[in-house]
Parts: sequence; C-alpha cells; structure tokens
Amino acid sequence: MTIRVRFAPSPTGYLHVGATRSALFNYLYARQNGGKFLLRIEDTDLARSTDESTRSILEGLAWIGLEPDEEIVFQSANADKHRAAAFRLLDEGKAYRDFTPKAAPSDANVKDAIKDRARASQGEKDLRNNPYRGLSKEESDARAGSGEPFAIRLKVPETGKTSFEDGVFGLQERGYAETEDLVLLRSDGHPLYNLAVVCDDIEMRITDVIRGQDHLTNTHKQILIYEALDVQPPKFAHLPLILAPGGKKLSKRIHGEIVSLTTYRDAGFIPDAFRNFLALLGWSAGEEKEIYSLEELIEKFSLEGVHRSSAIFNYEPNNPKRWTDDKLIWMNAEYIRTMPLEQLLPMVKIELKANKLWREEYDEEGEALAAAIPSTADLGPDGRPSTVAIENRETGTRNWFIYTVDVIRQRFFTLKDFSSQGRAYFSEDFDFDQAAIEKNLKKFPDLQTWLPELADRFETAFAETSQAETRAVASVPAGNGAIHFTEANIETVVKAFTEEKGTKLGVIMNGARTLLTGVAVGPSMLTVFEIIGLERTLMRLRSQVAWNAVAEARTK
RNA sequence: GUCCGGUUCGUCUAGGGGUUAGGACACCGCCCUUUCACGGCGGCAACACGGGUUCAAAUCCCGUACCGGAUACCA
Repeated sequence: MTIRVRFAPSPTGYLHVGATRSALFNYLYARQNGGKFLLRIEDTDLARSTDESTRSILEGLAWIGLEPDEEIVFQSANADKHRAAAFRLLDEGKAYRDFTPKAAPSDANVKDAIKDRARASQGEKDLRNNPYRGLSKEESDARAGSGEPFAIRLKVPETGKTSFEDGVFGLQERGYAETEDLVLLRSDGHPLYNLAVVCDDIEMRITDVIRGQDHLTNTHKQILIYEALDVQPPKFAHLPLILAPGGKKLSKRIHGEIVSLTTYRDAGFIPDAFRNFLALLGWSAGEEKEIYSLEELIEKFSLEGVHRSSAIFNYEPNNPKRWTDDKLIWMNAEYIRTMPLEQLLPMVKIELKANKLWREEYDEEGEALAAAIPSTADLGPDGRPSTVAIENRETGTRNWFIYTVDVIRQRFFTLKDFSSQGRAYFSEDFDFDQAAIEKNLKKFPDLQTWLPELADRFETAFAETSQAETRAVASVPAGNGAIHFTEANIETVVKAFTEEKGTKLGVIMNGARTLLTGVAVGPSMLTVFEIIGLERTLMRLRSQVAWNAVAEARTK
C-alpha cells in the first residue's frame, strides 16, 4: 500500500514553526517511503479562518520546499459528507441526539474555564450520564421533528479502552471512562474537528498520521470514530512539542512573530538552513553530524529517531544578536558560506534588488546567476569550499559580482548582511559604523592626511593604465610590466608607503578599511581594494565624510 | 482535579547495565592574521531526587519532585 501522509493546518494565522516541523517530518516520511505528502486546510472554524492565512501557509511551505503532491483539500468543502457521517452513526444507534441547550460561552479564558469545570465535576465523574444518551429513538425523532435543536454525540461504550501503537510514544491506552461522549455535530449543524478529521483522512486514504503531541488524546477519540464507522484506523505518530525558553508551548499568541516561518524568510534565512535546523529539533539520526541536505534527511529520517521529550527553541527578544536560536543563526551562516554559489547568487540578487543595490550588469551576457560556476565546488585543503577562482573580474561585471559575493559571504550570517554590512561594495551611499571610526580612525589622527596621500600614491602607481585600459587588460597577469590594480601590486605600494610613514601595516589597512567599507570587519584589505576598484578607492580615501564624524565626536 | 507524556552540559543532542558520559551551538583561552570571521588546538559545563534489583545503574524497576500536553457544541 502506498504511504499517504498529510499536513493539516488550520488557517488561523501564519505558518507556525512547530507546524512547519510537523510538515517536514511528514514530508520526509513520505519521500523516504515513496509515498505522497498531502495538504489539507482545516478551515471548519469559519469565524477564525482567513484566506490570507491560507495564502501565508502556502507561501511558507513553498519557501521551505514542502509542496504537496496532490491538490489541496479544503475541509470546509466536505462539511456535507461529515454531516452525513454523523447522521449515519445516529441511524445506526452509535450516536445520539443531545438536546441539552448549548452553554453560553464563558467570558473567561477558555482554557481556564475548561480546567475549572473539569476540576469542579471531579466527585461524580461519569462521562456516560448524559440524560439523552438513553432516550428512545421515537422520542428523540419526535423532539427533533418538532424543531428542537440538538447536537449529535458519539455513544462511547461503557467499558473497554482504546489503544494504539504510537510511532514515537509506543503503546498508548485509554479507558473509555476517560473519554466523554464527544460531540460530532454541533446544534447549528456544523461538524466538529474530530469527526471532520477522521472523515477526511478516510477519504484521502491517509495511511499514517504524523502530528503534534497535543493531539495525543484526540487520537483516542478519533479511533472511537473510526471504529463506529467500521474503518481500520491509520497508523499514528506524535511529535514532541517545541517549547519557548520559559518552557511553555511555543504559541503565536504569547510568543509573537518568533513562531512565524515568514519571520525567518524575511530576516534573510536560507530555506535549506532553516529546514536543517528544524529537522534536528526533536529528531536525531544518532550520529555526530549537523549539516544535512534534503536528500540525506530523506534517507536518514525515522520515527524511532524522534524524541519523546520537547525541545526548547531559544531566543532573546531584546537581544539583536540572539533574537532567535543561536544554532539556527550559526547554521544559516554555515550555509551562506558553503552552499554552491549558483544557489546563493539568486537569493543575493533578490536581497540587493529589494534595497535598490542591484545592477543589471551583474546579470549580463545572458548568463543566469544560477548557471553553474566552475571551481566553486572545489574544496580547500581543510575540506571546506575554497573561494571561487574567476578571472576577468572587472568592477561592475557579472564576474566581479560573483567574486565579490563569494569573498564577502565568508563572514555573513543572513542574506540581510549583503545589503547592510556589505552595502559599500554595491553603493556609494553607505554609513560609517561608529565603532569602526573609533577603533581605526580616531586613534590615529595622522591617517587624515596619510590616507589621501595613499590615494595619490595609488593614482601615480596605477596611472599607466587608464580605467578603460585597465578593463581591457585586466586579465593579463601582473608582472609583465603593466601595473594593474591587483592584490600583489597593491601590496607592494601599500607596504612601501607604510614603511615610509614609519607605522604599522595594520594602521593603514584598517584606516583604509573603514573609509572604503564603513565597517571594521571584512575580507583581506588587499582583496577589498581590488574589489572596490581603483576609481572608488581613490574617491573614498580622499573623502572627508568619516573624518567629519571624528571631528564631531571630538567637539562633543 | 484527572488522564497522558517527559527530565543527560545554558541550548540542541549521542549513549541505554562496566565510557575519562561523546558531539554541536553559545561562552572563554591560544594559534593563524592588516580587521573580523573561517579554520586548528584547548577549556568551562550535564545524567532531577530517593529507594530498589545487580559484583556493577545515567542506563532496568518503584516512588517523589518538577515541567509540559490534554481535558470545548475550538482546531
């Protein structure tokens, strides 16, 4: 039998990270077993369901790469079938009409109200004491015929128990005495969750139900419905919950945006990285490995490897550096610096475009950024990817762009960094980081005259070739007489200059770094000079903007 | 209240009768270095508690504590 699993969110908000993990595990399970991964939108609560939420869920799933294999099922479209099932059980005597007037909704917190009521009714706990449970068929029909509203409840047997083998939690048993005669159909004719789920799972021919642990008790109720309906229940597996740092279930209501998948997309996370992180929250392959591709996850996933204890998703709302889980941030950085460039570049393009930093030249010559980039996959001596070797990288071209991204990605954490920290590579309009100014400029006042002097030196040294000529011959290796603005040549000039001034190389380099990039961190300065290019280097070394900031700070 | 489940470094986790209890993130130190990262090396840091079984318990059993979930004419 083909494995068929489903992800069944209710569209009452954005896609929750916990729900996303359920979707992921379902997906992995399906893929591993050559089965189908289906999506059902549980929109039976019309009051709370919104189309916008449905869109958001679909978007989120698409972003993280979990698209359903068949058409999406909307539960509300099946309401008639659910109703029919309820009436069938009524006819068969497996359910009964409950004429008890619907209780007015309490104004208190629903959960608290439920708890209070449960506590209060502790003494005479008999879930089979509904006065209408034993009503004769004639009387029941008569009252219904006269228009009296009723709900339909399942007639749970007096004695016995439900039991099932959970794929994660093992054997689960629950005496009927613990399960009430659950309502299948509301007095307004609306089918209820448990009935709807069972009917739809049957109709969708679901073989394995993998969902959150919060459904563990529902499973017993649903098994009762399966039995009443004379259908063999599917296999069940429940996943541990994802908790917030306080130890409470991670919820939309109290934890806010941190639980929404879109938050991570918008914050510059790589879908593969997020998926990788999520997979390791509550599941382990039992080996010392952290980075898993989708293929590896599909191959290694198993329900046995899923934990029974909940995991905490760490975050600190007021700490910008740790606003979300440390490991997630690390993993994203790891993906950014090691993933194939042809996959990363299109994402960087989107990020730059959104910030008006993108130039069409980067895409020129009809070569898509996603085209294979030779040598990128080569691994360096330490087994990590080496930087890409691209010749002909004149400023502003596609090759320049690829090379630049490859160089700067080495110390970025999210895609956002390309437009913030990396802004100076793509635009003249960038800010100077105060700490960088303090550390690299303010302490060395001489730099205010030295750096423009260095610009003059560059201009002289590299004057032999005009900008146009430099472009034309940029591919010619240095050392053949032509002096190009390349790392080796720049190094010679800067070293001579440094010696002449009797200072340390670092002072010059870091001063230049601040002026050229606005920040105190980045790739080797020789690389930075070359990437920024001669023209922009001269301009920025001579600019007084940052120095004005230094002066301003002094007068304060 | 009742039912169900859980508890290994701060966090994610490996281990499941004999281990110096392993890895990863975070943190700290050293090396590399023009900065910051990366990388390398090292450090800090855990079996909730109490009984039992056993030559031997983090591991098996029982209890306690604590935490979580569920308990609805919500999903």
